[in-house]
Amino acid sequence: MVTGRAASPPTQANAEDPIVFVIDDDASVRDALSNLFRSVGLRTVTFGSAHEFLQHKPADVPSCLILDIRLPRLSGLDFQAELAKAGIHIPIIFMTGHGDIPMTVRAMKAGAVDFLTKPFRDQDMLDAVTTAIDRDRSRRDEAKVLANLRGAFATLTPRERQVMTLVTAGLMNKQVAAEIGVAEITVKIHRGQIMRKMAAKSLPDLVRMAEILGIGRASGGAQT
Amino acid sequence: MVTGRAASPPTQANAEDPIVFVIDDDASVRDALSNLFRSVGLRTVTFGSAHEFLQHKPADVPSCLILDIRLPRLSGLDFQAELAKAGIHIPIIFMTGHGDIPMTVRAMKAGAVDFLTKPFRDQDMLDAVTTAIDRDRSRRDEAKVLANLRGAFATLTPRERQVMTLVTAGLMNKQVAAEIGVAEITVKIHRGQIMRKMAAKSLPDLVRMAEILGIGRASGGAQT
DNA sequence: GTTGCGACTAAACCTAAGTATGGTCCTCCC
DNA sequence: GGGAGGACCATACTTAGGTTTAGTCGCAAC
Repeated sequence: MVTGRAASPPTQANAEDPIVFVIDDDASVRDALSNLFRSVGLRTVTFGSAHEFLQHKPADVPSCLILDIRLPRLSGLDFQAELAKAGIHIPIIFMTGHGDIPMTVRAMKAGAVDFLTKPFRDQDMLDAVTTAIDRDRSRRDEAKVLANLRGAFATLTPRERQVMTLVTAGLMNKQVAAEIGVAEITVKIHRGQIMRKMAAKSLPDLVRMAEILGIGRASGGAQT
Repeated sequence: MVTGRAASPPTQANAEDPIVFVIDDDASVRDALSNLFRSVGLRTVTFGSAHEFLQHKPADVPSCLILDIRLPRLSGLDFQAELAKAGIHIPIIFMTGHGDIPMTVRAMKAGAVDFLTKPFRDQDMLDAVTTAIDRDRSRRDEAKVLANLRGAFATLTPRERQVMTLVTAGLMNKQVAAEIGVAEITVKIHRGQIMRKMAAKSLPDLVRMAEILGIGRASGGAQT
């Protein structure tokens, strides 16, 4: 994508490049990881505590978080739960010097990408980061599509939403009309408006949008 | 759900009831788990080795597998990998007396439901089993729907499949006709045949089927 | 009070979808 | 060589989908 990249100085960060965040109270660990990631060209930002991380404005690029289980105030696991509750879904890689199996299980159940015991091989960490970044990239792509669809859906009037639900459920215009008690022509006009507002190029297109938006669940469809 | 259950003798198994499989080389562990599960009304079948389990014909009901990490010949983790490779997707709950974190991570990454360290509380095991059975039930339901759809799709002729792909992608009959080089009327006839064979009640219905079948990926749709 | 908008509708019109009926051509298989 | 089935097409017809134009009604904001 970026041409003439070889000429760029290594410190010049591209706004599209992924970022690795590291939280550890041990400065030597932070530096070691920072060097490791920079050596493979990854932007890295380190923090001494979970609190500092939260102060930092969330980056709008694929990223992941390296977390020590044992953090200054909050445990890494509790911090993971906090982030989830706050709707922050950054992939997490745990490190630990003295973790146990229940901790590991809890972290993995909560969606952690990996759980590395110190000392770990650099390559294991790099592999985990690659997986985590890929996962975040996919998640962000999906979130973006969903946000756009929700934005379009929000421009629909209540009636249009209702019509969209029934139309994508497979009802004919006349059936929709009977269902909501209006004339068929009215449904047609709503329907045209829906297609324009949702920027749907065809009915199948609209149906797929409805699926992504989770519209019309709890009514018969493609089951057997 | 089941009425008049109290009158049934505990040994009378309903063919729809879930089953818990236990593999452990220690007979006392097998008995203890068997008693635990039976005490809550769960059908339980135990095995002394992975080999014995494989001899047993797979049950066609929601089930899960309790596995000791340390098995006679094969390790529990390797057995998990074997099952996955063989396409057997039964949810697994691991038990261990002397496991470590890398084992735990590997098991969880491979989809294990839980990883319990001995001694564990009965309630933890029961909770894990409940989760596992629920997971298997969902998976089986989805697999059943998918199998039915695939079965219907298999009855389509190559031409019909092609038309279905293009129609569910949102092309009009005349566009499909131009695309494959036939008359519009021919497309209409194929289309009618498709609706009958797939038992689709409407175009949105067919579109959802196509989605589940993964048809027509790699062409523009509901993106922004 | 009038402007804007959502919801509704009619009439007229056009295109798309779907269903017979009837038929050709080809290929594979018994 | 006769039958089955897939693919194809024409004619004729019906129903469904969709747009344009034009207009009513009610309500909330300015």
